[in-house]
Order: sequence, then C-alpha cells, then structure tokens
Amino acid sequence: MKKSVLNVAKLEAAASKLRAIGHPMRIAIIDMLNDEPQMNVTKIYKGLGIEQASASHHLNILKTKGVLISKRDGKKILYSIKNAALSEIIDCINRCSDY
Amino acid sequence: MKKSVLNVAKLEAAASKLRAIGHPMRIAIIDMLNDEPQMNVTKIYKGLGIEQASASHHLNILKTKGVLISKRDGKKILYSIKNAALSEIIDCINRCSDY
DNA sequence: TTAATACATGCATATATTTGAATATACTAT
DNA sequence: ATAGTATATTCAAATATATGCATGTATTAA
Repeated sequence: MKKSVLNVAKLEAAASKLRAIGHPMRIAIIDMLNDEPQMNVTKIYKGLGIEQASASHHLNILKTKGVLISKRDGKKILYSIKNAALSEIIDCINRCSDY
Repeated sequence: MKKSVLNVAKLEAAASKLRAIGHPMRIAIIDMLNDEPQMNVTKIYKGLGIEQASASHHLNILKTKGVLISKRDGKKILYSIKNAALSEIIDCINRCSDY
C-alpha cells in the first residue's frame, strides 16, 4: 500500500469538502439542519437573516460538494444533511478551540 | 442554554479553521506530520515539490489558525500538529467520500 | 392561462486566497 | 566579521470566492 507520492485529486477532493463547510453561514445552515433535519430554503434564509439568493448559493455549494441532499416537496425544496459524519466535524473543530 | 440566535464570531472561528485545513497542500502537510510528527520546512517543501516560500506561507497559515505549532532547533524550525483531533478530521472527510 | 409562491441562476462587483520571485532575517561555523 | 544554511516576509499578479440584484424556472391554485 504505497502512500508516499501525493494523490492531488484526492487531496483536492478532501480540501474542497472542507472549504464547502468552511463558511460561517454554511456552518449555521448545517447547525440548523442538525436541530431540524429537513428544512426548506425560505425557512433557512429567514432563519439566518440573509438574502434568498445568498442562501440558494450556499445551499448549492453544500449540495454540489456532497454535504447536503435535496428533494422537492410541492413548491418547496427540502434540504438535509447527506452524511451525519459531516456535522460531527463541526463539533470536532469547536472542541479544538484551545488557546 | 440559548442557541437560536447565531454567534457569528464563533461560526467564523470554526469556519476559519476549516478553511485553514481546506487546501490540498496543507492537507498533505498534515498527512506528512501524521507519519512523522516533527518536520522542518526544507523536508516539507522538498517532500511536496513546492517552493520554499509557498510551504512557509502554508505553514504560517496552519500555525496562525492553531493547527500546527513550531519550535526552533538550531537553524531549523520544527513543525508539528497541535491537536490530534485535527488529523482525525481529514480521515473523517475521506470516509465521507460516498458517491 | 394567469397569478402567486418557492427556488435557482447569471452576472457584475467586491473581497480573499494563492503563488512565486525577490529580499530579509536568524542561526551556525569558521 | 563573513559565508552558508534555513526560514520568513513582502509584493504583485493570478485565481477563487462571496454578495446582491435582476431575472428565470417550477409548482400550485384559481
């Protein structure tokens, strides 16, 4: 099992997912979805007090990077966390606040 | 214990740490330090095949954000991971590669 | 089919991050 | 003091990311 030469694609994939979560509003979205596992866009952007378009952009990033999934429910789109491990990361990071 | 209103400072702190790790070369650095817990800058930048200045920048980011610590050893500066939990995050992210 | 609601997308601008070349600083040995 | 080694810093250019406005699309109800 070699590991010495660095696999840039794999590193970029991991980095990309970390950057997806690495934004205050996106962490806030994940937090909200931790409390309430399925939320629509309106509830999210009003809950955060941001523009609808801004929430939509953030949600798209989180979905594209595999953090969230979405499904339509009538007029609404319900978002939820794809992999529970990802919300543990937030906890982990917070636990590391050691200065 | 209130949690409804979002604590932007705390969110930004967590996001900032995630972004610190969210770069291919910086993940590679953490990986290297997982194998060999103390490394100097020269060994790191040659191992990664990047510029010395680039490595220095990345190391500074990781140090500033509390991911790494450094100590001088003669002419060299030895870097190491500050909190082991942070390297678990990488594993965690990689485990989430589920497409 | 029209109107209203719920989201998404395109675009422009603003801001942040990355990179490398050049240069500066710190330490060691002579 | 000087030279060599190891690392940091500064700066500019390139690239990436964020934000908001305007507009587009999908769904429902009348």
